[in-house]
Amino acid sequence: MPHRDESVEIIQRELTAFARRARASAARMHPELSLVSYTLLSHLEDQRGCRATDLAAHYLLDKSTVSRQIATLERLDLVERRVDPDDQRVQVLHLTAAGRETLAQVAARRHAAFQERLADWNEDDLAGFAAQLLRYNAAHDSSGGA
Amino acid sequence: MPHRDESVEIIQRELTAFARRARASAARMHPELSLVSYTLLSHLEDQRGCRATDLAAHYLLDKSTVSRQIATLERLDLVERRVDPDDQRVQVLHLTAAGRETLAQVAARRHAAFQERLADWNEDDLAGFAAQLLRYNAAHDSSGGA
DNA sequence: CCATGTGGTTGTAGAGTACAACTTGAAGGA
DNA sequence: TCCTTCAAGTTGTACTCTACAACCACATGG
Repeated sequence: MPHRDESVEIIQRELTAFARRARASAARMHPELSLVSYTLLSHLEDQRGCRATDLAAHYLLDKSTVSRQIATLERLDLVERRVDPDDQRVQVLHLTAAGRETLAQVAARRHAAFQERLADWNEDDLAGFAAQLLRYNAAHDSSGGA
Repeated sequence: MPHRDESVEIIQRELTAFARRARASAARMHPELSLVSYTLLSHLEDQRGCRATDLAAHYLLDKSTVSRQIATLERLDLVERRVDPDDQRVQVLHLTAAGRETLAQVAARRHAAFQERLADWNEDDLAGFAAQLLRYNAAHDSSGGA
């Protein structure tokens, strides 16, 4: 059984290796929806709509970046804006029907890709891995960082 | 205990969440060395020198991208090129002393950050997590993809 | 000695991102 | 009421990362 330091070293290296490839692989697999666009659309679906500022805060992005991303998604008819009647400054963002559909297609392909890569894992291993990732990311959400 | 599909869904979502933040966080933590530069330097250290083509193949990058990255690292005096006497086309890349030092500093800070985020994990959990990440990435290395 | 292949660089273009300056609307106090 | 201050979002600008294509230099095998 390896020592703490070795394990931390491996976790660091392997998570980094994954991160390094994720963007490029996502671009190759789904040229029509970048990793960022995909995550923004997912967030909109999960939250059933939210503000650009919320997206920026959640994903540690500059508001100008989000503004341009949303503009692109709107041009593609995947997202629509609805001005908040209670605060004219606010635009609540929602998926369009086309946005929901595109997201579902890409999500399905991504899911299939992960299924394939995890095909030879048994149910317990999968559950354990999922739990550890949740735990790791939960710490991040509260403290920020790597 | 969750079902296969749920676990795969969670793994997909959490790994994506990590990837989404990795680059930005790395840039914030180590403005002097981007995630890509860091991984290239690490590889050079592990391999005790290699060719630009090898880096491109390993990291799924275009050779022009690697060429420019290396040019930058050379300008910063972190990397040096040595023409292979057996093949004048080949430049074997090596870390300089400064490169080794910079890499060590950034690696130490990254390691400390990971240590902190994993501080409340016990040794067995760490070892388990490390093993699962290794297994996951090993599948990737052979099949490519996400 | 030429044809073909490999290692690497350069030109060009596009995505993603940040920072700063600005516009518009909201909220609160003198 | 009016003015100040703050929050949401957009736009101008610049820089990095990246890919693709065209190219150069060297190597290798007929």
